[in-house]
Amino acid sequence: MDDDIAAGFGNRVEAYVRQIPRGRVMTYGQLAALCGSPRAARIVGGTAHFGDPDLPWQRVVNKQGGLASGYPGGREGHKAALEAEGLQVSDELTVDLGRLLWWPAGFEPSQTGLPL
DNA sequence: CGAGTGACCGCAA
DNA sequence: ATTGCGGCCACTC
Repeated sequence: MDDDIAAGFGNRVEAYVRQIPRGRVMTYGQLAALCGSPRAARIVGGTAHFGDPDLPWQRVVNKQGGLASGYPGGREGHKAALEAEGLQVSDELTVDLGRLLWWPAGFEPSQTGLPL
């Protein structure tokens, strides 16, 4: 289910990632905070690697808007995947969070302290 | 069952 | 502004 998330941490992360619309991105810390542990951003990455590969992990980026390093194909592969979704990636392998960052309903960026 | 690692983030010096 | 360290959950050895 989408709202009915009653499982482990990684399972909640997958649920949020699965709800990320195309052309939008979310940060690890954000997903971690939504899951109940703003300091457990590492688990988001770990879950991504051991989670369901069918999920759009390519839409998940770090707080800097930069791409991940362990992505299949490297940052360049991640960049290509984002561009393939219609996302705009800079030459520094970064995306404009203030424009492409997406948030689930009932949540505001102020709670995560984003540089908006 | 115990210890270590991991696609990170936040704070302190 | 930059560098270094701790912390959290899940998975693997």
